Amino acid sequence: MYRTNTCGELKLSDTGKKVTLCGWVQKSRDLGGMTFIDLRDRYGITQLVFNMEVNSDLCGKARKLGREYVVQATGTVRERSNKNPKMPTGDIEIDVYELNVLNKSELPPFTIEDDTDGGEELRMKYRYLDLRRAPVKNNIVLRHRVAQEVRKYMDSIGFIEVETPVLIKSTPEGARDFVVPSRMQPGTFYALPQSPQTLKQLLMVAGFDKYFQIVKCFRDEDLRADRQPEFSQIDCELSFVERDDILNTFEGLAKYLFKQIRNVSFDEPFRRIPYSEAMELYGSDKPDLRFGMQFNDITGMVKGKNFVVFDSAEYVGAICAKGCSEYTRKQTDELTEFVKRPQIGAKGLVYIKYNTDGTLKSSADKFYSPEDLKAWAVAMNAEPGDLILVLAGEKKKTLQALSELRLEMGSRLGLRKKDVFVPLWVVDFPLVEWDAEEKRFFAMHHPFTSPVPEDLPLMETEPGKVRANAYDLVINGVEIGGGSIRIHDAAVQKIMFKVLGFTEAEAEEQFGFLLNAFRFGAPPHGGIAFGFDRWVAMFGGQDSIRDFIAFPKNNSGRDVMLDTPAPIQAKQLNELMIDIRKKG
RNA sequence: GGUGCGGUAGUUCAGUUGGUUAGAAUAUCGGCCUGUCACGCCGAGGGUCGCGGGUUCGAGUCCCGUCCGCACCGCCA
Repeated sequence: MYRTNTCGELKLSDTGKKVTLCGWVQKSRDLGGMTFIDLRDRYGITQLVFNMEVNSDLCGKARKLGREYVVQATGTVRERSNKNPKMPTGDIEIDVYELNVLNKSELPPFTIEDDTDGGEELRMKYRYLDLRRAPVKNNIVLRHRVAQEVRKYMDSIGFIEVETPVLIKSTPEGARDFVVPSRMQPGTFYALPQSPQTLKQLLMVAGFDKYFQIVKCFRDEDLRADRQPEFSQIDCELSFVERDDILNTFEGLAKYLFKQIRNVSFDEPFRRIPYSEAMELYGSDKPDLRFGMQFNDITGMVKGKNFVVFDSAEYVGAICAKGCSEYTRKQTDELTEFVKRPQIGAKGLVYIKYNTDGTLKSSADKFYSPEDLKAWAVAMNAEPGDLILVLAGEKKKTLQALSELRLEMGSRLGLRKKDVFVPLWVVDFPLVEWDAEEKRFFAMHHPFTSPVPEDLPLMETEPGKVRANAYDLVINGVEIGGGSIRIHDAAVQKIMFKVLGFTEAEAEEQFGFLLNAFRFGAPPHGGIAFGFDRWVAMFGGQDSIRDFIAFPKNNSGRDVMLDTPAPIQAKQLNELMIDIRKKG
């Protein structure tokens, strides 16, 4: 037997016990006459003590241990004379009488401590060392816990987990596919699923009326802090349900997880707001509702005073930053620079200081009288002491820029607290979006999303105005999940394909397997999928999902530890009948 | 595809207007130290300044190219 206990469990009540521990040498402190070793494993850290007077050979051996050596130590649990209240095992130590080096270690390239000195790139290259650190290790443990709670809850309400294949078929809609060449049919390819969307719909046709799966999905698109090429979803589908059945079911899951993982309760049902309202009031389909600061459309009030910027604008919108009227020139300049960054792209920023003495001062005083400004302020319920920020321009872009400004002000004012969670459902998304470049409609969600029933007649006349029976779960400005009621009616599906510009032959070629299945009694059905990595990262209080994945890819989609993607052998290419073309 | 920031000791970083032998902290190694837990004290070793080219009497520093990393935009049904 290698060990009797872990390095995280021994307490004062264990005093006197003979124990054997295994772990890694975190740190040694050699005081001459005695040496202390911090021994670390998954469960914690326990201090080992060696005394020169008691056993000089053993103590000499302990002195020579290097960082990250793997050792086995046997000794007696003893109460410390100097306790360390900062560590869970700080009341005790092990008086060691036997020490085995199980394996040596080279010097690690960075310190294996909570606050490591290692940069991101180095940590990724030696991820197995990084994972020894408590903060990263705890994230992976948290991920495990969330997965277990999801399975427990879903099972308790009658869902079954079904695995779907990873080698499937490429479809041109949506994200770029990762593809896998076939050896047995040279020149043909599997695709890795962007999501098991069509397969879970086939499971509904098969009669598995409550399905879920924690499943890997793959998208060959550029990465972000919250986006990896392979990621995990909690994928769900139900039969014989309407939208509200699904929203209620998964509100239940969300509340259960928040309670179990963070001990957070939500007394009220989650807010539901239509997409159009989210856009008008927050300029985003995933608004952060931890704070208000809604948009005010003042387009109608500002025209006709010879201020060209406003007169020529399709939309003029304003937000009210509470208590910011004392902002200095430097601060307002910073905000102007912020909105003028290329990523945001506003031309400029107009601000109005509603001073505490009731006077108003704006950066457009040349064109507007104090009465004009007062009228705007009143219209948007501003109060003395507030700062009003105005952006103008083309509507879609201005809403987006104002949304970024709103988030920036929320951050500056400390309104985006990490331990506050405000979930909401965004509903009634547009069914399709016009793509100006390709001059055709694209499904905003996917081609199997059904329209809301009353908009069905609009599909053939004004597809752009049709609302989808789709919904997103948004928490603190993060899209945690989304789904829809699917089309199960062949006639409606046919119209949808027509709107998207698919000929019948194209639809048949790409989705024939699904359309076939729908001829054999498809039940009404719908579902939802949650970004598992994002949700876990949110529970862990971080924005980046990278440290909640054991072995993530870097910004360029590379695994720097495995050093992949990498070339393959000529023999392999030959078997696949693939020739690599020179670049350029 | 684009924008911004970065690449200097094992690591994290500083490096002035282009000017003597490129520094600090930490880690490592050696010595001392019996209650440390960021142990302490003394000492030592450690550099392809990402790579290539250019300007210059002289380049870590300026210019051009290139590679890599991070954040973001596009993209991500």
